This record gives sequence, C-alpha cells and structure tokens, in this order.
Amino acid sequence: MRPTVHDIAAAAGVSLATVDRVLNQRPGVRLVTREKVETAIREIGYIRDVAAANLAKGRIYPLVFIVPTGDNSFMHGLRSEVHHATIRASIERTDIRIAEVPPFDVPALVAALDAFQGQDIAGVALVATDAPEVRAAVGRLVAERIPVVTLVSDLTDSARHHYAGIDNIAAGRTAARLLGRFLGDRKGEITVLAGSMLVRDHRERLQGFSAVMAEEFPKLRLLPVLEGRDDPELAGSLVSRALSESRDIVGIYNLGAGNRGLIAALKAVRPERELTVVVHELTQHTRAALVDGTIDAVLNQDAGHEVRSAIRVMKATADGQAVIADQERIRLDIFLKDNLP
Amino acid sequence: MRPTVHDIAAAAGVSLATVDRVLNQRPGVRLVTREKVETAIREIGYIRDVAAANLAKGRIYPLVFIVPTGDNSFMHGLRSEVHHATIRASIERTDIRIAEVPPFDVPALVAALDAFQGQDIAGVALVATDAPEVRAAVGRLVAERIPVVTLVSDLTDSARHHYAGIDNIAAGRTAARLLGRFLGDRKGEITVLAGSMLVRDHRERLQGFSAVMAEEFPKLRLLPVLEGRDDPELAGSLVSRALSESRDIVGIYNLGAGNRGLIAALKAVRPERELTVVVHELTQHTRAALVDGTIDAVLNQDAGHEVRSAIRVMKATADGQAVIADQERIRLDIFLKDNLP
DNA sequence: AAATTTTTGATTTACGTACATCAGAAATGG
DNA sequence: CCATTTCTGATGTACGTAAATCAAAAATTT
Repeated sequence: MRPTVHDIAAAAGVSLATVDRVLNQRPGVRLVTREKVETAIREIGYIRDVAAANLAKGRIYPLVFIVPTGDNSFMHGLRSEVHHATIRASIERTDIRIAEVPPFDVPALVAALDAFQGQDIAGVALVATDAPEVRAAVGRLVAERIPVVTLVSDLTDSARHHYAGIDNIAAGRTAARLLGRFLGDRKGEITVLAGSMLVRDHRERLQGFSAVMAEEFPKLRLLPVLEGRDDPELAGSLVSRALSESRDIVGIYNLGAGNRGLIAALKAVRPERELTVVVHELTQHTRAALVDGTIDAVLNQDAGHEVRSAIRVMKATADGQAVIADQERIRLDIFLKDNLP
Repeated sequence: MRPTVHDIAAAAGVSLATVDRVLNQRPGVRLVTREKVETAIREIGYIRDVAAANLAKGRIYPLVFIVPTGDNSFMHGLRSEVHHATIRASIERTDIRIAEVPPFDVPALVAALDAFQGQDIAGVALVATDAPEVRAAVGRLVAERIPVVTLVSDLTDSARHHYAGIDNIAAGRTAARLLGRFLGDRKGEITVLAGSMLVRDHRERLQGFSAVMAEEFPKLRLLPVLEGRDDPELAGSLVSRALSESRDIVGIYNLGAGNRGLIAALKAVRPERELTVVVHELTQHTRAALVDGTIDAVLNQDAGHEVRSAIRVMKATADGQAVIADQERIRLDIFLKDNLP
C-alpha cells in the first residue's frame, strides 16, 4: 500500500496537522521540525494523491484561450478543439473561456490579453502574433503570476511559461526534404505560399525550408514568398497568378492556411502542369486532395493534442508543479495518401 | 458546480442509498424507481466523479504484460516502457507484472497466457504471435471476463477486446510510397527484410508494401522476402548476401527489427552502392543511420504510447466503461533526418 | 520567573463516492 | 387482512487530503 500523510506523521513523530503545514507550506513550523518531516517524506517515498487532494480542495481552474477568428479550416478546427475541452471542463475541474480576435491584429490581441489583468484566472493560452506589444502584454500577465502558454505559434523572447506547438523549423526542413526527394532529378522553381511573416511559425517554417533547399537541393530555385494571409480566396489567386507567370514551377509548399484556394488553383491547371505539392494542416480539403493526388504530402499538427497539452501545462504551472517536457512535446505528423487516419 | 449523487437523489425524490443502488447496479430497486433515477441522472447531466469513486473503492488493477525476450532495440524499448509504467503504478492504482516469453514461440506464449486463468487479474496485454493456439488461449481468458489487449501485433479473428498498435497495412503502404517516390525514375530490385511471417504485423506490412509497389511503381521489382527473425546478426548476413548476389538492388525495406545488422551491412557496401532505405522503429541505431544518410526514412510506433494506451483500455474494460476509440488510435510516425525528436 | 510569542497537537468537517447495516415502508402472496 | 417478501430510507464509515479551530506545549523575550 502506498504511504499516506498518516504514515509520514508516524514516521516523523509529529502530528497530522504539522505534516499538513509542511506539505502545503503553511507557516508555523520550526525549521528543525520541517526538516524532520521532509526527511520522513523522502525516506518512506510519499507521493501526494493528487486525486484526493483535488477532491478535498474543490479547486477549479478558470482558463482562457485566445484564438484568431478567420474561416480557414485549421483555426476552425482549433476553436472546435477548445470547445470540446469546455465540454470536458467539469470533469477536469476547469472553466474554459474562449476569446476570439482578428488574425494578425496586434492591437486586438494586446487588448484581449490586457482584459485579463487582475482577473482571477489560472492561465491564458494564446495563438501569438509575434510583436513587441504582444510580448509586453504577456509580460504583464506573467508579472501577475498568471501562467501563459503560447499555442501553435510562439512569441520570441517572451516570458511565456510554455509553447504548445510543433518545432516549425523542423517542419520546414521536413517539407523541403520531402519536396526535394519527391522531385528527384527534376529541376525548376519552387513557390512558397505563407500566411503572414508576422507570425513566428510561418517565419520559422520558411527558414527551415529555405535552409534545406539551399543546402541539399541546389537544382531547385525558390521564388519570392507569396503572402496569402491564410485566406483561401487570396491564396488561390496568388498561386494562379504565379503559375501563369512561370512555366518552370515544379513544386509548391504552402506553409500557412488557405489550402482550399490553393487546391482550387491546382485543379484548374491539372493535368497539364505536373506539380509536387506539400502543405500544412490536415483538413477535409487537404485530405481529399491527398487522396485524389492533387497534393503529395500533408504536414500536420494535432490541434486536439495542443489544446489538451496547453491545459495540462497551465494547470501544472498554476499549481507550481513541474511539467514533463517529453510528454508535452507536440509531434509533427506526416501524412501521405496511405496513412491517413 | 457539477451535480453530485445528492442532486440526483433530490431530483428523483429518492434517498442516496437508492441512487447508489442504481448507479452501481446493485439489486433491490423496483423497475419504476430505477427508471425514475435514471431519468434524473440524464436530465441533470450527472457524471460520476471517477477520482472520488476510485478513492472510495480503493481499487487497484492487477495487470499483466506478456512481451517477447530478444535483444533487438524495439523490444528492449517496449520492455522499458512497461517498466516505466510499473514505476507510475502506485499513482495510477495499477499493479503491473511483466512476463517474458521467447519470440515467435507459440507454445511458450500459450503457457504464459494459461498461467493467468483463474487468477485475480484485471487485464492481460500481449504481443501476439498469430496462431490458432494463441487465439484459443486468448479466448479462454476472455471467457473468464478478463480483458485482453494485443500490443504491437494483432491476433486474427480473436476475441481480444482491443488492439494497441499501428495500422500495419497503412505502414507498409506508406513505406512503399516513400521508397517509390524517393527512387523517382530509377528502376531495379527491392529487397524486403522481415522478422517472421508468423506475426501479423509483419505480414500486414508486407501486404501493404507489395500492394502499393505493384499498383504504383511497376518499375521496381520485389525480391523474395528475407526472414531475419528480428535478429541483428542474421538480418545483417542475409542482407549482405542479397546485395552481393544482385547488383540491381536499389532499395531496401526492413519491416521488422534487427536494424543494427542491416545498418552494418549497408555501411560495408557504401558508398559504392547507392541504396534508398526505409526501416521501422526509431532506435539509437536507426537514428544515427538516419542522420548520417545510411537510412532515408524511419517509420515508428511510439512504444510508450502503446503501453499507456493498453493500460487505459484494460482499466476501462475492467470497469465496463467504453473506450474513446479516437483517443486510443496509435499513430504511425514518419521520421526523416529533419524531424527527429 | 513571568509574560509573551511561536510552534505543535488534537480534533473536526469537508470533498464525492462506495458500501454496509438495519429499520421501516410498500408491494405481493395467500 | 395478515404474513411474507421485496423495496426503500436513514445513517454511518471509509478512502486520502485540505483546511480550520482551539488548546497545550515549547521557545523566546522581558
């Protein structure tokens, strides 16, 4: 049987109340007594029964998710995952609120963050737009001892406690290698479509992609990046224009959202143009395009995992507990048409 | 605040004891009363607090993992993950025992399974060798209402409650596409190395691999499968021999274990022979080979996830609770040198 | 050594559920 | 309508921890 607080009390020769004071760092225990208890805890290998503790505390965690609006499938899926979490909220002792802000809108994001200053909040998760103002707003929350977690896209040099998302440099590198290897001996131009260079995830993907392309696939030349603002319409028209302007394009990498528009543009030039295409985010559109051969590979981050991980981290941070870094690592999923879930 | 048993009692106009009888399907409740309570449960949306329930029950789950011996890294890793689970055992209210059996040894596996007949066991997880005798032994356990979960490799047409592992047909198909696309316009022979056709995971990987190769890459010809019994030494010598016998081999797929031997054989013929290589299981050896370019892609199943999933499923099954299929789906990881964890 | 402050002990209630007991009520049989 | 069986209520204890209260003991100050 695993040891309980009673066993510590007995082992340390003190009362239950004193053990409680030590365990919950309450005042009124002499240093020598505290050390006696801590030794006993270590020696008999006591581990707090978190379930029982939470039951006794009756604690609930008010959490906030700040996510961008926008009608691309990924953000839609992310919002839906957060929503799912609110449904499980009562059983996880959380109380989750969702705040929506326009995408790539720094003042709006700052306003949303500042709204939670001084509030009774156990944690804030946000999809960060990488700007100094946002960094400062996050700093203000952290200064108030509110746990802050960035979701999907990180915030450079900020005080945020944790980042729940994939390694975007690695993602970009992987995309480059897939595209380069799939193209084999072919030479030509590669078009990269991004949402905005204002967000760090997109910048990092491009960085990783460019690095591997330059190092390992010199026969492929990168065209200037197209910024589609994660908007399907805009993305589609940008790609259509690029394809009509150059006949040498052999590959496309979409590191942002807006795949719906991209896919439509691709279908418009098929089958005359032979293109190898790698995109991010598995949605109903990219899935169908993967199956029908319009797209060759999809890189994906599991929004559900990211949301659940963010919640775990915020709760742990609020309780001053350590997070198991390995368990919270978000993996990059690679989907070909054969391993779709 | 989420509703409790007290709220049900009040809502249904019955006593706490009656609610308890209904919730835990104890006898002594008239049909009409039972229905009254069940309606109240549904209407106020009561969800049992599992933490509190487990606390009250003081229940522990005695679980058994039957894993193959053998000194390949994957099984080593699997055993180590089970061992890790035994360390977390006390906090998860489990009591995990590990039984080791020789690999591909049907009688030994059957004996191990039968040893748990009539024992007080909350669940058995096994790496299945796909044979009728094993199927029968699993049937006997299931008949005793002991939850049985297959791990890594499944058991055809058996009564096992759940399979905690990847979709091996999809894995084989994915390997074929990666190999085929990486080879581009090259033509030649492909060597497939397996552990044993006695285990279903290997058979399925081969099946998926062969299908995609035949459908989509007719320029690549499959050589007869080499059976390396997941033994590094044997695998290495088989591959060395194959490579010396044919100069037309352009690709290798190792769908089993024993990568250490394969890698040694590959290094022996490098850089004269240009080979594209896809293997299974990320280990220290395959990781190094991926980084130095000896291997082009590694397909992986996360043994830790599999073990943890198996535990969750056995506990849920023992309690007669439903498992969330989506959450227990084990993903196929694809690693290139750029996205190593 | 007395007065004061600090530390410790003993005890109780609570969290939400499980489980057992016993008495009393309701339904059923004859 | 009474006897019997079946159902229901009331109540208490337990799980391991948190948190509060009050009294008693020990340490510290004067």
